[in-house]
Amino acid sequence: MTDITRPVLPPLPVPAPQDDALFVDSIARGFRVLSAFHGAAGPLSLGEIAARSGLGKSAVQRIVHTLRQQGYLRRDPGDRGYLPGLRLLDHALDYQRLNPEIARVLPVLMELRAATGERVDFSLRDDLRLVYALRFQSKRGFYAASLIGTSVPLYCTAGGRAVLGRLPEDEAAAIIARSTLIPYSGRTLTDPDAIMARVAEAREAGFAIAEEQIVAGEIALGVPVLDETGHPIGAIHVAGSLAEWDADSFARNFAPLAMTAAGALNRR
Amino acid sequence: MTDITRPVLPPLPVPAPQDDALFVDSIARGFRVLSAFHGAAGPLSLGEIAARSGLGKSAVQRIVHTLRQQGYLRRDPGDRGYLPGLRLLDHALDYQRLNPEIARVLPVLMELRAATGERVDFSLRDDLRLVYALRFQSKRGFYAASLIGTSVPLYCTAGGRAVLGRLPEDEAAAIIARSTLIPYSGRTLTDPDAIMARVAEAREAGFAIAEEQIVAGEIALGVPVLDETGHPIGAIHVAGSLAEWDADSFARNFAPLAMTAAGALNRR
DNA sequence: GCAAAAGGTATCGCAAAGCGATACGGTCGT
DNA sequence: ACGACCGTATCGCTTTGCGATACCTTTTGC
Repeated sequence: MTDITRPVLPPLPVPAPQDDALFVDSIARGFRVLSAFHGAAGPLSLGEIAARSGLGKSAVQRIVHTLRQQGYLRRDPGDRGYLPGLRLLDHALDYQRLNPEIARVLPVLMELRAATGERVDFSLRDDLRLVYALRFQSKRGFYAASLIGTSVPLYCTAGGRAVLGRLPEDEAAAIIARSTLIPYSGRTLTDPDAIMARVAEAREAGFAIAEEQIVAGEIALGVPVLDETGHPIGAIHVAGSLAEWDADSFARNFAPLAMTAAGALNRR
Repeated sequence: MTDITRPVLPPLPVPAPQDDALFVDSIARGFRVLSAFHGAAGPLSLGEIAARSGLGKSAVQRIVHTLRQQGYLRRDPGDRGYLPGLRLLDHALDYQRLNPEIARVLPVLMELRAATGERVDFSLRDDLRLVYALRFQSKRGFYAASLIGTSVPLYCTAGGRAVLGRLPEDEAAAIIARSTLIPYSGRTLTDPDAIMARVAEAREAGFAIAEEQIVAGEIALGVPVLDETGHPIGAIHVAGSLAEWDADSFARNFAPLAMTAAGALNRR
């Protein structure tokens, strides 16, 4: 049995909120400190935070002090270093509550969950990646992968390819070119042309299928979600297990449902 | 049908991350701006943010600028004011990933979910409130109330009373005294003595039951989760509908399961 | 349709706020 | 027992970010 307490995802090199170090607001520094935890595997000490954030030790010291007394950072119970604090969840909640896209998608996604019986989720595009904003587990949701905020690259996910398919071809190619193409699983496509071929398929079909592009044994179907102007803002996923489905039957069963769901969102 | 896109919870006056305005770090100011959204019902303009955060317009202007280019804030698509940004989810994920308590509770909670078939969740204590850190919907999870980061008061929730029961009596009384006792539903207890009586019951039984203390039609069972020293750090909830259960049968069915689950966590 | 109000953006100089450097005590690991 | 590292504290210098102010655009009210 695998350790479900740790994210099942491979060591996704978290697409770091890179700051164009141009603007050196002190507020940005605060978030630099918090962002130091993005790649982290455990608690970080002051020194580690300083190293990861590129800030001086004194600066980190003061910033950590503030963040701690505000509840955005806390000491590890075992007294080894620091950890992100509970208050961060308050802001995540505000994001979900107030986001109009999420409000629009939520009911549709719940219906889709009921209709498919599989795991469904909604993710929003952020440059080269998709960030999961809403997730509904299936009954047999083994995964700790129901965590909000997880992000995956556009180039090797069903939703990502669905999104790319709704962008001008040169733009899609540019995105793939800017992405670091990592073979997460043995079957991950890393050849730009091969990826673009899949994107083209997705554009025509209106949905994309990805088989174990990131996690072994997983199959996912993605459809794009558009804004009023027709630009893709994110994607809806239906995810299942290859132990139960093959690509054809998965698509036959769920593509119509998923596309109907997305369609309800996209017109208007 | 109710509008499930809006939180089903009553207008919970969000226990605001109050800052003792002593430390006036500029980093704290950044979070003051983000915290302005806690009570908000929609997008906020610069002026509104300034008013809610108690900062000057110029300060807000600059801070918003920074937050926006970092992705922690964005403009409303309809071009009305500002909204929390996607990057906030990255930090929420770090919190969940790295938190040792959550890692400890997760597998147990998933088992409990399977065993009960009802909605289960784990919440952590933050002063006067419990913040939901993990949630697993039931099949008939109508609610958008599966959102992480939602918080509820200690005094009127099953988990809260379970937590209070593991604190010294004077401490529990002090917490209730400091809480603003609001009758969210018609049946919410607001008399301190009555609440303390429930807390005492919870202490003896090892679990607490709360019937529609916040949301009408909901019944919840809470058991405390302790750290190594025996102090309560949070609670596990099992939540169901009064349409299907009465308090007695709910307790008979789920108290043993929930207490076993918590027990597995609490020893050691 | 016009006046008034509010929203967003920009500039600029002064004061305060935060960083760098440095030093100290405690704890871990070898 | 020693050295490395971690967290804490102090203290000037300088940088940074705030307040005041002004301008333009959009919305509100009549």
